[in-house]
Amino acid sequence: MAESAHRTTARILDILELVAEHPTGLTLADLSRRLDIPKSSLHPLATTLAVRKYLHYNPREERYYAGESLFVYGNKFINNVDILEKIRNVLLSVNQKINETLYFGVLSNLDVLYLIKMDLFSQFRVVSNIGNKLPAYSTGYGKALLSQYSPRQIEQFFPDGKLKSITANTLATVDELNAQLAEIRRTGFSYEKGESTEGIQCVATAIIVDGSYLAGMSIAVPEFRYTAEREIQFKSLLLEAKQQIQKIISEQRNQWIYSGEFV
Amino acid sequence: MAESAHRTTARILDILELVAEHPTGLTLADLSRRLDIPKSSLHPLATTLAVRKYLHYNPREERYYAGESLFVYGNKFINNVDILEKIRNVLLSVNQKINETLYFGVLSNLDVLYLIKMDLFSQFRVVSNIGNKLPAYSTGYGKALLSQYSPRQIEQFFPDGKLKSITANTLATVDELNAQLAEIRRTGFSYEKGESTEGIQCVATAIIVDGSYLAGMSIAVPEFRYTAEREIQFKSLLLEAKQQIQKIISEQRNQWIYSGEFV
DNA sequence: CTTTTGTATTCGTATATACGAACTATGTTC
DNA sequence: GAACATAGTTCGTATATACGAATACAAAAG
Repeated sequence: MAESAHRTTARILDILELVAEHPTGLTLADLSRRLDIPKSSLHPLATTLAVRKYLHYNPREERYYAGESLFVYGNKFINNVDILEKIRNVLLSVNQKINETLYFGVLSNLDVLYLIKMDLFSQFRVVSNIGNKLPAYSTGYGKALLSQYSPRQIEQFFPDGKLKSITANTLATVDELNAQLAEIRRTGFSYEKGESTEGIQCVATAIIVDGSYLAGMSIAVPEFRYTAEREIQFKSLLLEAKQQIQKIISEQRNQWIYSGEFV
Repeated sequence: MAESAHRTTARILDILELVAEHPTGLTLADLSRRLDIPKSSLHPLATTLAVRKYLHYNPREERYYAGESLFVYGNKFINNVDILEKIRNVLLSVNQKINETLYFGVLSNLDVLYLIKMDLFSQFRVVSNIGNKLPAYSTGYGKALLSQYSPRQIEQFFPDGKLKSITANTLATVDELNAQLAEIRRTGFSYEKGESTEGIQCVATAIIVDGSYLAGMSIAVPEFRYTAEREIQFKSLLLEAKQQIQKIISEQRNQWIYSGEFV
């Protein structure tokens, strides 16, 4: 299927993504240079994107900024998936028992994508990381999801055998990763010790329906609050929530739009 | 400037928006019919959008769904605007004093667009309406923002003099709206009594910097918890927050990407 | 088993779009 | 104030793209 992509479509997406990554804005000439597209070609695309509010053009400083539409339609997506609402409720009940941060998300190629975050109720979410991506191998539930693949497949995903480090604790080699994945396959639980965020430990597990690894969830706790006894409680709550979520998804299997597989 | 929009760009955005509105998915033929574009023209666009994860194609049921990318880049947008983070902190301090729902948003043509919602801390956000739009005249801070326009301009915005109703309490005519706007201009405060959501009352105000109406905020309370005494407290907190936010925005005026004006 | 109706996909040519060059406008440098 | 950068904009033609018709394939109906 290795499609020869439609050039204009690819260009439009390139524009949107580039602008989304640059909060300080970009001029038309900036876009032209960075995307290697003639200004005259970019011009009608950019003006149309601005009319539709996917971009915001400030005429005074001659800069394009990310527009509201991407945000508007992106949130429609996440709010419409009503299965996610049910999953939020499951997470909520866990959250109320332990009052620690919960994450729920899926694999997106070799990254994890956070779909739901549920914070401590003592402190409000100020900076959210919903919609963020991180390398799967650096996170608790990412590793749980990677455990569906054989050691050989994992090796193929990382041809040079090395893993880019996020913190000082990130696993460094495919061999270390495969060792952990074997253990995860055996127990069903995955652990993260400050591998994506310094000072945060996680217990995590994958959501598996009919043998397909569809999603993952984790409990994230600051090191100093992470004890052996609490870990036992966390795992028991995770297991319970996992079964509930698996039931929810299997009842509305067709509504689960994520393949959950590496494409 | 009434640009003759770039057809292909408009088509791509039409596809994205249509699919975002249809959680149950659409076939290529559905898209073709609804957008009045030949299937053969749509095909390369849709496959490219799918490769880039803006669409998700389920080959078994031959349907396109909203993909994750819109969500991913939409959230990048909202998280990158660091001025919003500071505003969230101001709202948070208000929220902690009264424990009621707060909204913050901007005008988007004649709608309000919710950028921030802060819930009661006793109950978790399960269904969010961040990213949603509502007619400005039906909401508290929407009316506060509309008050920047003269009665004549308001009349021009609604040429037939009638306002589409959202609930039984929505203002019905431009004359009623203009009467309220005059009062809002005088006092700086705006009220909503179940006009967008049955049973919810709001007090609201506009954020105004150098004479420009940039954004709005509101406190939303269930009717039975809305008393005259609390209203006094709400207005005092709104005023304080308003001044703080105006200060924040005026200090980073160039970072405020919204014109705040009807375009 | 044949027909109908639904889907996606392919292909050659008509057509909309892209692009280089030239241009305008504004601000900066010397 | 002349010279130089910076930006956005316009235009005619070369070229990539769009589209109708035809194809393929699957499922449902007769």
